Amino acid sequence: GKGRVYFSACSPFCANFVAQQWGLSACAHEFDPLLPSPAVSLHVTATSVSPSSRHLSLGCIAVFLVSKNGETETPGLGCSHRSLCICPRWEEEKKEDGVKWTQLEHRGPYFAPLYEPLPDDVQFYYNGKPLKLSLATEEIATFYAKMLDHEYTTKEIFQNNFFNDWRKEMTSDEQKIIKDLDKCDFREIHKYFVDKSEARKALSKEEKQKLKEEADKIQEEYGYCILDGHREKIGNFKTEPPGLFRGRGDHPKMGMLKRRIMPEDVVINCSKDSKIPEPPEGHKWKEVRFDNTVTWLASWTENIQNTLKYIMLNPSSKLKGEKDWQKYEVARRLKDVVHKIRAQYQADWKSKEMKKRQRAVALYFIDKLALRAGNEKEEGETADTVGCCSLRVEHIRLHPELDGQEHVVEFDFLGKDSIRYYNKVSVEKMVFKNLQLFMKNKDPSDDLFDRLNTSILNRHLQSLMDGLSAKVFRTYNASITLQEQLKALTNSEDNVAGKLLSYNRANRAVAILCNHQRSTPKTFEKSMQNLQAKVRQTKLRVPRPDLKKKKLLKRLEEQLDKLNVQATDKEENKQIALGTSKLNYLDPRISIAWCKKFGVPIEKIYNKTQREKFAWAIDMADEDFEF
DNA sequence: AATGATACTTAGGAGGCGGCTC
DNA sequence: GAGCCGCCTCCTAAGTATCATT
Repeated sequence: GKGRVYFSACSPFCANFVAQQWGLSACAHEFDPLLPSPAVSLHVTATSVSPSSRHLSLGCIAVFLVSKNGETETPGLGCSHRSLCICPRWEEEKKEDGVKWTQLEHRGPYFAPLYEPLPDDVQFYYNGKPLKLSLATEEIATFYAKMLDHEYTTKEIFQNNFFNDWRKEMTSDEQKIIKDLDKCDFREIHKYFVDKSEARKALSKEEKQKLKEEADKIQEEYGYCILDGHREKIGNFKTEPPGLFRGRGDHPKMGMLKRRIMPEDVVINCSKDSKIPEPPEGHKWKEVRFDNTVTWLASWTENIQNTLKYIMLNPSSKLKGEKDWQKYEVARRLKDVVHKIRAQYQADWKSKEMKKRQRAVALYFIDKLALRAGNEKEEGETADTVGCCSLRVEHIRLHPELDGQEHVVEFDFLGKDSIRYYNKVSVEKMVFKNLQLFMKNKDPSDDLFDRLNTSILNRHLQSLMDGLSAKVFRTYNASITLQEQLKALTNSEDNVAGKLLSYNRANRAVAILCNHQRSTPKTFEKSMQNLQAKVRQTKLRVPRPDLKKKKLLKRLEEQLDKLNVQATDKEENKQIALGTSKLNYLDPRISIAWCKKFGVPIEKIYNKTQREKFAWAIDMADEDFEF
């Protein structure tokens, strides 16, 4: 019969279009395009819409039906099927090369809250005596005070950098007094912040709810933009708050002051005819530009490394999704030529040119060991880390024979984020000989590949295949490994838990290849023991077979099985981080095809955020997908 | 070929939150 | 109902890659 349907669309344009498509009259209101469009009420016949129909799922809408008592069911919002969106206004006409959008409108970044001075009874002490600090000096003191129980503050470099920068911001009177960090006592300030965070945790449910609503409001208002007619989520819409720089590893700049970002530092990028974001009152933007060849909405230069930071879209956005898809398509093209490339670099191991030999050995490492390219870095500006092209002689050891294997190369170096790469690999004789040659008459601190850098390597790769660069090998090898491992490990007879263990193991093989490590979780030992205790308890409850309690027996056995699987998975995963490869290296279509083939719900392997990011793949892949 | 600037992807850790157990 | 635990989200640092300039 006739009924009433409410729906929300990502934008007014989409809402009106959907209404038109159905030949329905929509009662819409004036919209603010940056806010979610209010529910649109439509008068329809029940047969023309059903929340499960394909027609609806193709649109960039979500529907919720109104039941008889007026309550809504299955509420939803958003462009969940962006790749198939039917909104016509921006219907994906081909854009010129390098053009990323036609329309971009947003509110600009949300600025970090201003500094709130300490209450009068919370004091800083110098040399045992209370000392009232100027506002700017006090703010920086709180940055240090907050970190007091962190290991960082015990490091000399951290302390020196902090103290240097702090003194620069002091008044001249303060500079005369505060000359020695050891005489500074931040403990009272530290306690103030600890108490404050405790108080926050102890808030009532209602108070917490209120805080959440306030945060949600900010998210609604600043967290979205309109890109080519669609309301899209922004990734990082807040400016980074001021604080002390925390680099990873042995960073020479740790402890330096990261200054507050002001509107005057910010460049806004949007479309000319859009509503230009308003700077906060009394301020102005550094610049407003209309550059549709880039995807960022705002940018500023940070003061530690003097590099640019950007505000960009969330991975769920169409723009990012298509880029991600493209990345995997490039990796799939590598699949077609990788055999040829391998044959060539093996031949190049014997080249007369030193340069070629180095290139060929480096490429072999990148391919076989999934090493990163290894750009040059400015010395003394960052932690001393390396990738393939920047390896030094001191990072490898050659063993003609080791543990029964021939031609073993022992790698030991710090890679990205100062994560240690340690591996012993048996290599081809020619590789081994070449390495000996490259190391001849060199100091430990000399470059292993002194005739090679990433730009030479990438130029070569580009000539072998359009779009090929060093990182594509990581993507390719990660994805192909997942596909192979899934094939080898999955048993269609297994229950879902068993299949998931196989999936995790396949994922783990990739994470190990890519050296994605994590520090063992602090609670690992304890929670492992808990799990094992649970296993023992369950075992005790299994009845003797002769008691004929078949049902109970079966249930307990299943439970036990599940627990054992869980324990195995946990142990194997102790120091491995699966997330990074899952999010960045594994073609999601492989996983989705696997789910479909073996009847595993996609939610079991991808959480909500991941499903949003991989919406393009979920739409696209069927069970026959081959990487 | 070296250098510098820019834009974009990849990365692990901290902390919050929600669900489960006792 | 409290406390614990594990997952998820946020955060922002640290890479890669490419292009323009010298």
